Formats: sequence, C-alpha cells, structure tokens
Amino acid sequence: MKLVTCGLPYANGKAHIGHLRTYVPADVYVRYLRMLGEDVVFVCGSDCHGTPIVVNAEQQGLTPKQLVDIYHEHFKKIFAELDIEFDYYGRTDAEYHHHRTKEIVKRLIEKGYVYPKDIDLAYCPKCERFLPDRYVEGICPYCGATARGDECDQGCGRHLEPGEIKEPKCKICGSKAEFRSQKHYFFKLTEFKDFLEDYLSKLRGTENALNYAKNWVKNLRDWCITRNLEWGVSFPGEENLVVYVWVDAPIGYISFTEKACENKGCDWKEIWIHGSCEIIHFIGLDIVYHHCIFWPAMLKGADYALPSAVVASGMVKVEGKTFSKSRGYVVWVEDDYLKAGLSPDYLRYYIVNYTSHQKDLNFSWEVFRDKVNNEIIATLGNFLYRVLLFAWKNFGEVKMDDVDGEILQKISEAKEKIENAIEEWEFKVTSDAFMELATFGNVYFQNAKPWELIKTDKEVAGRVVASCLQLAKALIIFAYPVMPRSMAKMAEAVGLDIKACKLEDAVKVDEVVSLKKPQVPFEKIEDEKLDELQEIMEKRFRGEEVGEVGDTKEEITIEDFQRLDIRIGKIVSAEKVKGSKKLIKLIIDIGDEHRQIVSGIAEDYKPEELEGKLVVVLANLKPAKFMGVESRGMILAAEKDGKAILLTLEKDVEPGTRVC
RNA sequence: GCCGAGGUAGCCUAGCUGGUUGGGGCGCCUGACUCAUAAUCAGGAGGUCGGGGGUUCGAAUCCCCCCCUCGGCACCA
Repeated sequence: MKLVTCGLPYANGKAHIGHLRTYVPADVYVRYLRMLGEDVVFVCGSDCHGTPIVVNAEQQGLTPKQLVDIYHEHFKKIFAELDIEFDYYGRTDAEYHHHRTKEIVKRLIEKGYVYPKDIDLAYCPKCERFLPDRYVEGICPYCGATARGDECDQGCGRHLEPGEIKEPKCKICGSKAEFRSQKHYFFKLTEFKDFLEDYLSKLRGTENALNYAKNWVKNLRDWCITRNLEWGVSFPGEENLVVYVWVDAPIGYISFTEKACENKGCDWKEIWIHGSCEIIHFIGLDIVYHHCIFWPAMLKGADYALPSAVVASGMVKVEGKTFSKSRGYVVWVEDDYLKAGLSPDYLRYYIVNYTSHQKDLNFSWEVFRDKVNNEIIATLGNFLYRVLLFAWKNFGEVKMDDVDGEILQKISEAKEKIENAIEEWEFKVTSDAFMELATFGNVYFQNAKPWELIKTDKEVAGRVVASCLQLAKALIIFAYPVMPRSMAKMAEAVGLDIKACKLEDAVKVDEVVSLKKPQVPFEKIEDEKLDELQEIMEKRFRGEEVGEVGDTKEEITIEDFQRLDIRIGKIVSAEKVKGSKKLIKLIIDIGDEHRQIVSGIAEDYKPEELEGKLVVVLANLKPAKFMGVESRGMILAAEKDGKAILLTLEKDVEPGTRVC
C-alpha cells in the first residue's frame, strides 16, 4: 500500500494554476499507480488555521470559520471539476484533526522535546491582547524594514520568531504595542540535527527539494510552536495558546488518512505507526523546509512513521513572467479557466506535458492553444476518431483475431516506458509515450490505406482496422490518468470498462469489439477564443483590473501626508557600494545639506548617469545601514517589471524645494 | 558575493555514469493523400551543444576559469 498526499491549500484565497502544478501530477501519479495494481490512499485537505485567516476574516466581518467554509468549498469544487479525486479531502479545523494534533503534541511534551520559555511579545494594551504573527506590524530587527510579526515581508524576507519584531504596532487598532513577557513553548529542533542529516541522505524524491533541505539542516534553531490565538488547535495544558499552524497543518496528512481509511476499510496505523507503507508527499518548492525539516523531526519525536519521498514541483510562470498575484501574472482556475468553458483535460495535459515535474512550467495561452490543437486533437484525438468512425461505419463489429504483432510490440514498449517514468516522477515522459504511440498509429493507418482496401478486399481492411482498434484501446488506457474525462467517453465507444482497467489490459486482445457511434473527442480552440483569453491576461498585466488581493492601501489624512518631508534633491555624486550588487551610495544636495542615501538601483542605473540628476527624496525617513553604509532617506522611484524608474522633474527647480 | 537550478536550431525540449552522422516537437518550405476536427503522411531547410582552456584516441557529456538567465539570501529605505 502507498499513501500519497498533496500540500494543503490555505483556505484564505482562490485556487490558481500554481496550486494545480502540484495537485494535477499527484492525481495523475495516483491514477497510474492504481492502473499498475497498487493499493493507494490519496489524501489532502484545507489548511484552516493561522493568523492570516483570522486577520482576513476580521477585516471582512466574518468569523474565521465562515471564511474557511467559503474557501474550503471552493477548493473542493475546483478539485472535483478538475477530476482530482482524493480519497478524503478534509479540513484542519475539524474535531478529528484537533484530536490527532493534540495527541502528537502531548507525546512530544512527554518525551521531553518541548520546553517552556518566557519571551517578550508584542501586547496591545488597548485591545488587551497579545499580538501573534500578522496581528502586529513593526520594524524588522535585521534590516529595518516595515515587517509583519512572523515575516519581514517587505524587506529581507526573513522568518521572524515571536518577539523579535521592533517597534510593534497593533494591526487591528493601530495603537502602539508594548512588550510583555509570556510563557511560550519551543520544540527542540536542534536535537534532531544528526537524525535529519541521516534521514535526508536516505529520503527519496526530486532533487530540487532534497538539495535545498540538505543546505538548511546545517543551521537549525529551536522552534516556537505556540501562538496567542483563539482560532486553532489549543495547546495541551495552556488554554490561552494554540499550536502554530505549521505544527498542525502537516498532521492533516495523518488525520485525513484516518478518515480515508475509515471509508476504505483499511488501517491507518499500518501507514503512520508501523511504517509498512510508502508515504509520498507532493508539495510545492516553497514548503520544502517544512516538509524536509520540521515535519520529519516531529514525526520522529512522536514515534510516527517517516515519509519515504518528497516530490516537489517546479515554479509556475505566466506568459514567461514569474508568477505574481499582485502584478497580474496569475491564472485563476475558476474565473480564467473553467468559466471559459475549457475542458479540464486540456489543462491537466498541459501541466503534465509541458516539462519535467521539477522544472519551471511556463503557462501561456498561445502554447496552450498549440498543445491542445496540435497534440491532443490533431495527433491523439484524430487517430482515435478516424479509427473508431471508420470501424463503426464499415464494420460495426470487429473481429480481433488477427492483430498485427508489430502493434502489440509498440504497445508493450509504450507501457514499459510509462511504468519506468512513473517510478521516477517524470510525468512528461509518460504523456510523451502515449503521444508517440498515437503518432505511430496515424502513420500505420496512413500507410495501410484501409479506406482503399475496403473497396477491394474487406477482409484485409478488417485486419488493419482490428490492429488500429487495439492501438486505440491502448491509447485510451494509457491516456486515461492524464485525461480521465475524455478518455472515459472514448472508452464507452469501444465498450471498455475504463475504471476497472489496468495498464496490462492494453496488450490483451478481445475476441470481438462492437462499436457505438463515436463522438468527436475534443473541441478545438479557435483563434477568437485565444484572443479572448489573452485579452483578459493583458488587461490584468496593464493593471486595468482592480486587484482582488487588497493591494490598495488604507486611507490617510492630509496630516498624515504632511508628516513626510519630501523634497527635490540633486545628485552630487554616485558610486557603487563595494561588494554589493544592487546598492549605490548617493550624495544628494537637498538644499540645506548634502545627504548620503543608499539606494538599490545599481542594476538599473549606472553611477555616471545619475550624477547631476534631480530626484525626489524622502528626507525624514529613519536612517538605516546597508552593507555597513549609512543611508538617511530614500529616493522615490516607480517600479515596472521589477525595474526601478526614478521620479524626476518636469522643469528644473532648486535643490531643497518642497513637494506638496 | 553566497547557495540552488539552468544556458542545446526562431521557440520548447531529449541526451549529460564520455564512443557510430546531437534525437523529438512547434513554427517554416515542398510534395502526397482524402478515412479523419483544413486533420494526416513523406521529404527539406535550420545547430560554433553559452565562451575559453584542459583531460582523452575520442567531450554536449568529465575537470578548471569566465559570461549570461531564473529563484533564494546577503543589500534593494
């Protein structure tokens, strides 16, 4: 038996193509395994806890539960429509999940892997509560940028442990927070260093994940696993604390397995306690750390079975650009894809067939159109349809007693190729294998010319048709895991019970095949449709569509604005900061003084071309140091495609002139 | 700068434990065919395998140096 899981989608936003990059190949993998006769449990569920959900719910006037309900149902629906069929799709706010999480945390406590420690945490006196993670905003202790409680999201990107943030402010009421000492609990991750090093040397999976993890393990810190929240799994023995979301989320793999096993009538302990099954995690590259470091350490600490493989999918690009919701480089599964009336099979094939699972996948509507029209339709669809229609029209019932040995040989080869590729998580190779077989079919049909033979020698034509039918049957079986919906339809036309089929059935020859009138298997994507799809994208790139990610900032008063000392400065000198790639040290005449400002524009501007330029300067920004060089203020720039474009003046003015 | 992943014809890509003329696919050109969703089939043009050096009888493949792209971090105030 094998357990296959997918990283849990966070129930705080809609499904996009980045999600599918993990879920579709996992589903394809499971379907192939089952066709190879493997007994597979396949689980996933919504990740429902954590502060982003609580904060987001509060902002929308909902309870966390209400918000989670919306997105949980959304993901369930998306998976159903894309034929991603989990044995169980759960949610982490469910009772059974809380139960399993508490049990594991208790066990870690009992075994001495958890210790309490007093830490100073941001506390809002007005709201009378501690401010976990995203409830607090302040200054990053490492780089000085504005940061959230758990992550320096606008600056250096570091993960911040509770209590690290400087100058905290309450995100809810905006008042200044203070630090108060409170007892929290830490997991002794550092004790697992040797174990993890050994474990990672044996762990299977895609190289992209393993290489990262091996690098991380060198530098471990104990891990704060409690938070001041009401929403979440309450921490055993501490009513006011919940466990950190990254503790309970992966435990979902276990609790959902329990539910799946209940339904299937198997024993979850076989998988998670006795370790007699393979456990395979499909994840995105962004959560390698959690799956290769935290998770195995927790499992080991609590005496659970360990995952045998971590399969990480590569990143997704949209029209060649790095995936970004705020910049518009995103494809929403429901709004952009399903509502356009496109078959889920097209997208499944695209994701699987574009490139190797661990490489970057570029999504482009034009490539999508080409792959659908040229590969799915012209090669595979055309072969199936021309054979089935020809056979139905001319025979209706085909005796299969003389199938060409060469055909059977080709089918066996394709089958072997698929089996090997599945073993290595190379899903592109599997889909290439059946496409090549379809091409071979077209050549065979073309060379044998049954449409001529039928006029002269119906018996010989019958043999050609039998061989092609066998090939069609094999194709339907081989392509089914990737394109289940269309292949199920085709299977019906040849009287194949596809759900019960195994890969090896592709080489079994029936005595007779009786045919129904075949349907055209796929619908072509016309130019007008492509234009429509591209237009939506382009509008979004140009920023004409209002982002739904809430990227407009809150309203401020004129007084707020007047607190800013913005003025015109003239760049007196500019030089690159030694040893840096992006930083330029500028001396700027701002009227009453010459200011030193460090700016990260070295990749877009050369120092020579800056000297003498008039720029807009924010003069009363708190000083900060970069690479040891002090910067007092910042120069204003627009950002386009990640490049900085400096704001300059329409007419020359004196340095020091105010901006108002 | 460090770490990771890459750089193969206009575009995407296989090969990368060294060995006959570097495979595919898209697009392009020519022809054939008409059973099939103007689908299919045959043929063709198109390559300094990022650059340089080295090891070897032999290198896209191994070693060294350099360049470029992407992602992460150091530093984008």
